[in-house]
Amino acid sequence: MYLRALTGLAEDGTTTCSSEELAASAGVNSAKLRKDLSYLGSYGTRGVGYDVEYLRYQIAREIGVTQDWPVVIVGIGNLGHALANYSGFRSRGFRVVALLDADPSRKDEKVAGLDVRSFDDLEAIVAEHDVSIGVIATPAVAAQDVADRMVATGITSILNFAPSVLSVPEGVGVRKVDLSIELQILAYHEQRKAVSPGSEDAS
Amino acid sequence: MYLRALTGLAEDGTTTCSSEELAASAGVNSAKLRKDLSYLGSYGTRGVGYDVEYLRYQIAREIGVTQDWPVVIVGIGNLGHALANYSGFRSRGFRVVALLDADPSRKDEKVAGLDVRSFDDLEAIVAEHDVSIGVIATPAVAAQDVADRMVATGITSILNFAPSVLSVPEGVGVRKVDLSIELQILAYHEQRKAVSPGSEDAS
DNA sequence: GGCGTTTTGTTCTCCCGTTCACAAACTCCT
DNA sequence: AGGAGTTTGTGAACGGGAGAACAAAACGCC
Repeated sequence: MYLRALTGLAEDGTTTCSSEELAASAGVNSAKLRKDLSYLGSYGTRGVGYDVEYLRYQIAREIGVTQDWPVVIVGIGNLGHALANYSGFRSRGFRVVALLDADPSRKDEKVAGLDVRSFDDLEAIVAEHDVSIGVIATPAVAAQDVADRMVATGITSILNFAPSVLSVPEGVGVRKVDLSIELQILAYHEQRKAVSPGSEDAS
Repeated sequence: MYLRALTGLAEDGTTTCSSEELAASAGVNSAKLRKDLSYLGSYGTRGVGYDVEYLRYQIAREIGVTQDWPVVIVGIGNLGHALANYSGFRSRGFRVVALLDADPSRKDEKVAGLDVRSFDDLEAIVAEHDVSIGVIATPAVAAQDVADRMVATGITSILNFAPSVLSVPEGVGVRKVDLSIELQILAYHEQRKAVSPGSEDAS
């Protein structure tokens, strides 16, 4: 998030910023920001602030977005389709190298300039492009099978959009994004606001 | 998540479950699950466990998914398109009542059985359907403007997919989903695994 | 009815992230 | 050169979530 805020500041022509400004851009407390940055090193100057470009590079280097990460997406339904076309991935160092779907009827489709290929091609694609990150955008019932297969081919990081809990071996990273859970959380607070107005919570 | 796990258990024909089983289904620790459920009340029976259907109803009632929530989606790009078609919303008590886009050239399109309408229709639609939840799927630069306009029309909960920090008045709930941040987090751990193997972290 | 077994509800403790507060360090102005 | 004003980096306090552990309660068996 800091990296993104810094990029925004750089585009506005800002060359230097204080922790207060950067924290406001990123939507966090300035003390937290300073402490977070202190884990990377002392890249600021007391009395002055941070050099936007310098700090931007240091964070980018630390989190590893200086290199290009090949990614495979499995499950080309509505969501997979959107992810394949999502320009934010490309611009942040991720390259979608293949789209896979178990449904053979989708094999003729071409999405975002890529052919939709059979899920059976996973091994070959991972080997060819040295893929370590996989995205699961399948229905919930298929997610665990896909994850198992991914792990078997050597993928060690999984981004799961399916609403199911994945079990993977130690050493494999999983992050889950659950779209309807997010809406449910909002609806919950909405309901509470309606029941007892005045005790709202900004989170 | 517990609600989803319970629904899964109910579909499998399970009528009763222990905190251990339910926790495994939801992917959490059983002590945490029991503590979470205790905030809602004492819906379990010691020595027996929880009645799946009864607990499912209690949670659903508490979080407010027993009612139907009308939702508007603004920004019908790839992501908005996918969200409009996403079946998970409908099945969890959310009804997409309108799709809005500022680009007039999209007005002819029909997505997921709904016409894409002008962003200017926001006020009328919110008033007509009593909408309190809005979804922002626009580019980052437009997100704040859309949020301001939403708040002005009376929307009090926003789900933001744009990679930007929204500032909203007190009392308005915002949740943010940032797809590329998730990938970046995975890539970061991936990079660390490559640098110092053996100190991997399961989170 | 009483005892052993099972499982919940809850307390206690630990740990980690967040925030406050302040010393150190740097700049600018006189 | 020196002091006033800023701003970073960090030690200390705070708060809250998560797990371990245990008492209370329900069931079943004898």
